[in-house]
Amino acid sequence: MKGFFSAEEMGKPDFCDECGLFRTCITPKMSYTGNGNKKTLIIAEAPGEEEDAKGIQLIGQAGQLLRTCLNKLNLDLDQDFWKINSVNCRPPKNRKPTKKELQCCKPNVEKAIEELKPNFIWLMGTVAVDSFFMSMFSGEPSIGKWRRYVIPFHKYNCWVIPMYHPSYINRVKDTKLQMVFENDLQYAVSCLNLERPVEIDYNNKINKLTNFSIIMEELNKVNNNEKPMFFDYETSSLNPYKANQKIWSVSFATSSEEAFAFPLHYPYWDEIELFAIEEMWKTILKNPKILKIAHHLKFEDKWNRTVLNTKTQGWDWCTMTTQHILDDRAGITGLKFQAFTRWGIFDYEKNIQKYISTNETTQNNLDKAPLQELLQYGGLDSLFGFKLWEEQKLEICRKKPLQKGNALFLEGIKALCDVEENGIGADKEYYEQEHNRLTEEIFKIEETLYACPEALIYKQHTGKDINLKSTKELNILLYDLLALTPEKLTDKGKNSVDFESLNLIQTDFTRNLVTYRKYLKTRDTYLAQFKREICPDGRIHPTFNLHFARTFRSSSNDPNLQNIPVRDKEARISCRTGLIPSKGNQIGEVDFSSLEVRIMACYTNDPVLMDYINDKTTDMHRDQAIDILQLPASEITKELRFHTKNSIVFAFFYGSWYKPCAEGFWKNIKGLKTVSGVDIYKHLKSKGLEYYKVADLGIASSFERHLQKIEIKFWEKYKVTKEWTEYQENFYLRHGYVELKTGFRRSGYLKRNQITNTPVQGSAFHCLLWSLIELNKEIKSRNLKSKIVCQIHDSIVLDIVSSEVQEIVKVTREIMTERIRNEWKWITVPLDVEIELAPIDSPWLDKEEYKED
DNA sequence: GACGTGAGCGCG
DNA sequence: AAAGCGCGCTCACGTC
Repeated sequence: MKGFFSAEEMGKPDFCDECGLFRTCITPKMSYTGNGNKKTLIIAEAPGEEEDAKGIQLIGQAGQLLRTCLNKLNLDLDQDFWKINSVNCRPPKNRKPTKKELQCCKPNVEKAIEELKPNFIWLMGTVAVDSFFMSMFSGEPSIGKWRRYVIPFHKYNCWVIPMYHPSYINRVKDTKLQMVFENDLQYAVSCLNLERPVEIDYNNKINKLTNFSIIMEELNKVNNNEKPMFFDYETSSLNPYKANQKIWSVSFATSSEEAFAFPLHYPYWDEIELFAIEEMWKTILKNPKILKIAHHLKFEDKWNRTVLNTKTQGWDWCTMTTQHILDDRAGITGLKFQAFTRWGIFDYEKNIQKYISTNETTQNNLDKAPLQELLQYGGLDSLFGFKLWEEQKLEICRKKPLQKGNALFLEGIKALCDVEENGIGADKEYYEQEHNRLTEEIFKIEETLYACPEALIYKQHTGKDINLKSTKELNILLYDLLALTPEKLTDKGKNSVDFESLNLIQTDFTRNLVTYRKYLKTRDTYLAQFKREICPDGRIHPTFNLHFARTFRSSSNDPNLQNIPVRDKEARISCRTGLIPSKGNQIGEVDFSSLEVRIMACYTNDPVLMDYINDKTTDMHRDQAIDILQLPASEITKELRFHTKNSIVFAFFYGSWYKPCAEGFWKNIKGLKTVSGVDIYKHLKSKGLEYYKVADLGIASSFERHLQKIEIKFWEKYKVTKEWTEYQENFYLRHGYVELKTGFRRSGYLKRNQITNTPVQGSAFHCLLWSLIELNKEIKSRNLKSKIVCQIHDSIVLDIVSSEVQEIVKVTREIMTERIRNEWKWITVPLDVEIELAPIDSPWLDKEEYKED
């Protein structure tokens, strides 16, 4: 059946003129086709060659895949659906439609929707999503983020279900992706019996309180009723530790029927009124019988501690953290995104957005926003937060294994909130001086670089000085003007100018450029950041997040304390000299030794791996180095072992293979010597092992062939680990997710390495998190004055009172090696820690191995 | 001017 | 067959 519109009627002619695609295709302005028995409209991308030739959507290869999959579900693409494209004329050579073309064709799609009034709209692929939600969301068109949502779309009174485009499945050819696609399709089909969505007006459910006695009355009710309460602040910035911060307004909800909002530090009250309201609100916060819920618990808790000087009691749930546990995808935890995908609510922040500044000023302008709008916005946040909590409780109930993870992370964010409050001491004066010093160094190197012949050549050809920070201009210089051969490509296939590439060139220019980059990185990424983040109390208060990492690890930002240089000596000194203990204290760091390998052993139960871990006289990396380097154990230096471990053993475990490993390892051992001082390349040569690359001839060097044999032996040795990776992949194919022993699941399209890496990386961090929670409790209950100041995936950093060092070390070791194994029986190998300590009043830089007596 | 992306690089 | 995984920050650059 043909659609309603004839070619002439499709869209406004001026839009089509502007787009122009209709001039170059066989079937211009293709109307929708199909019978739509299931009242479902499929919106795809654009006609391909076959579609264009026959005037029917989805009949090419991709369409056939969709047809087959639907047939398996007893559906017929032509009978049960209507089909239309986001762009309805074929773009030449099937290229991706441009934004303009999508815009021009949108009215055609909308017309079809208005005519057909579908119950369901399936959006196939990124382009369809991007086009459909055009101007509703800035950017983020990634389909991975949108798939698996069934969105009530009130404008068209229907449900919108985004999915992968079948052509993507065809192109990638991966059974795992195919599985995800078919599951999604099945899910979408299972929704076909839904009634049309019901739109609810939430705007009239907000009580904006601006009368003093009414506020006091409502707060009194909350305090007396003692029902679970969601609350939310609008504040003057994201960081309450910065100077002069305010909580402009407060909102809360104790049911999904109504929410309340009132001004706090928003300029409105006189002193006496404000005092009374603050005290009443604090009473509620301190009432442990009132369970507290927030979307980003840590945020509200921090503001209570600092601005209201109040420790919140009764924290029960963080809807943002739980959302991450329910669905680990990036960019979905925001309340706005949840409100849209769950209830079709959209754009309720639009009146307030312009007052929330995004730049670096320490305060936003929310105090200049009209009070009624501010309160309306805040109230809606609380209402939606409460609704979200209600739905999440049910979802977590249905997914029992996740309750463990949810509980761990709730305790985790509370403990990390303490860590953030503690902050780490920072020497502002030092960072300013060091920043200036590096600026001078950078200036000198710049002068040297501009005097190099390379820079002059660039100027001759282009008429301007080269921007040494520009990868694009460096690319032109090195591979165009100087005609050097690129050895490495970037992810997107361009010639790389990174360290590795520059290092191969070995001229004065590239050597200086490498140093120049290092200094810039040190100054601009670290020193500048530290300078900016030092608060009036002389400390840096970073954030530690549990709602980002897809493996359920943590992350850190503002500043990120988890990536401060340590391997490069010069950068390490520059950055770490200014991170200091409180007066009279010592910085200590406790690391889990080889944590990920141990956790991997817990997952795989590989006896060979477990033997290595259990028997401290053996060393898996040393044994591997013996084989690879053809050296006796006595000739293997620390460095040689180190590179074997990192470039080969770990790489193999995480899914790499001999070819890239041979290349990487060979580069990394350059210049190293054996214990008796023989150059390692020379030694390997004497064993007939050499590495070279012959472009495109497919000739493997002797070292590469050697490593190929090593790899075969490696997997014979660790065959149980190998079997486990296969089991994991199978489990994922059957269930659509991978499961962690610590109460988490990761779903969506995962590559092979992600399937094996996620449980190991995640659960390893959970060991650290559990230990941190325990240690934090212990410090409090023993009334110790030492503080946890940072956490880096498998280590805890402390600001330790000198007289407490022994006690802290003892209890930390006990927690991390003994108590944790009592708590988690799945840890079937011993855990071990390494402890480092810096002298009194010395920076983190000076940490040294700590020997217990 | 705001925003997103790519390249590069720091850590576990 | 296959080119470890996970993050955050900065700059350049293109787009609207």
